[in-house]
Amino acid sequence: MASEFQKRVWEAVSLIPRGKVTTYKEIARFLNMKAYRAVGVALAKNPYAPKVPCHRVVKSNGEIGNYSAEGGVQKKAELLQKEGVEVKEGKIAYFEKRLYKLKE
DNA sequence: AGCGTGACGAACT
DNA sequence: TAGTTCGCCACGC
Repeated sequence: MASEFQKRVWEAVSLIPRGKVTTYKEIARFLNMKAYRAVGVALAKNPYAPKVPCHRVVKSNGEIGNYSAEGGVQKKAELLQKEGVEVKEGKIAYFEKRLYKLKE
């Protein structure tokens, strides 16, 4: 059974529109926490891999980060590009432009 | 109750 | 500018 914290993380991720991305820190901030590390762990244990657009969650420096679902980071980059997000060398092109700011 | 881990972040060198 | 170190919170053992 997933904890409430995990659920909230997945819910926040589900709010990310197609063609946009967000960061682990933004999610943590959205939840009013600084547990960006825990957010990563939450997604890592995410049983709803294809159900939640976890591939839209990237690092604050613009790098894609990681992906535990099938295909790993390679698949993640592919999915992002398919949604219109340019991925160059494992990093998001025009990262700030693609960044989706979560709002309370 | 304590220790180590992890899809991270910011500071420091 | 790039590489390294420390800090961070939730979770499992």
